[in-house]
Amino acid sequence: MMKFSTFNTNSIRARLPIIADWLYRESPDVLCIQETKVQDKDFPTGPFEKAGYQALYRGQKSYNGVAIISKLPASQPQFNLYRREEEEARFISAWISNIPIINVYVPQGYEVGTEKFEYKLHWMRALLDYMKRNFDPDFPLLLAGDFNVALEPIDVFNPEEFRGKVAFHPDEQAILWEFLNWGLVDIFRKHQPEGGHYTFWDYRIPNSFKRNLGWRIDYILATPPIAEKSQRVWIDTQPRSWEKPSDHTFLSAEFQIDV
DNA sequence: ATGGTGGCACCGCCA
Repeated sequence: MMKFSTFNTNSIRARLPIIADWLYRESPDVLCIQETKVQDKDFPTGPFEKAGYQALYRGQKSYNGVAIISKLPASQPQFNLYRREEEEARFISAWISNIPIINVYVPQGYEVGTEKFEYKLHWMRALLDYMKRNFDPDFPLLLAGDFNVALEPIDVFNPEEFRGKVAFHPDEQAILWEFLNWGLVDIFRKHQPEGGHYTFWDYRIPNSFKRNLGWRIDYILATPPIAEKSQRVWIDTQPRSWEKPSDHTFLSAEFQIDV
């Protein structure tokens, strides 16, 4: 069995106790992390090594930053989607147990009609092109991370309010659908047809987690050879009992795969 | 109710 998880940590250093405790409790084979907000020279490798994991990471000061935490050796790491993007630290990939793992932090997009929103669409299209150029959906592959897009009305607490706004705009959703049309399977949706299950609750909305005013914007996507082996998927809300939870939570899936 | 969250780096930016 392979257990695979993703988590937008919103500062890996601020969340280290939560992540370490969660790792010991859940013991996933692979954990993809976004928004580490730390330069490579300051990445806290110690706690992960102590827990029996190796860490691949690429970060910068204050913003973005991604990491792949793995029990098994990871090979052929890549840190950029395309040349001009390499300083952004939004992309990291590696081969683990003969499966390519791609972990992304899609730009948030700020507001529809702005440069940042156009950049988000551009980045998503570049990722889609990258996937199509480098991989074949007939072969095993996992693509996970914070996509900053809710795909359907059931993926956001108030679709009427947010329709056409950032993270729930048809242009973003159309690109995300193209990943699925290419062959990737949304593993959470495969196991849970019901709405109201979220991975992100905005800090700026008072008591958003308690009131379940959330969004499903974090995904585990897999090609059919992997997706057909998924046994279960779950959103872990446990870390929210801690002092300072992230605004996202852990999303995990279990696959009937020997590692 | 003219405020209200959170992280980081710096006195504002990003989510």
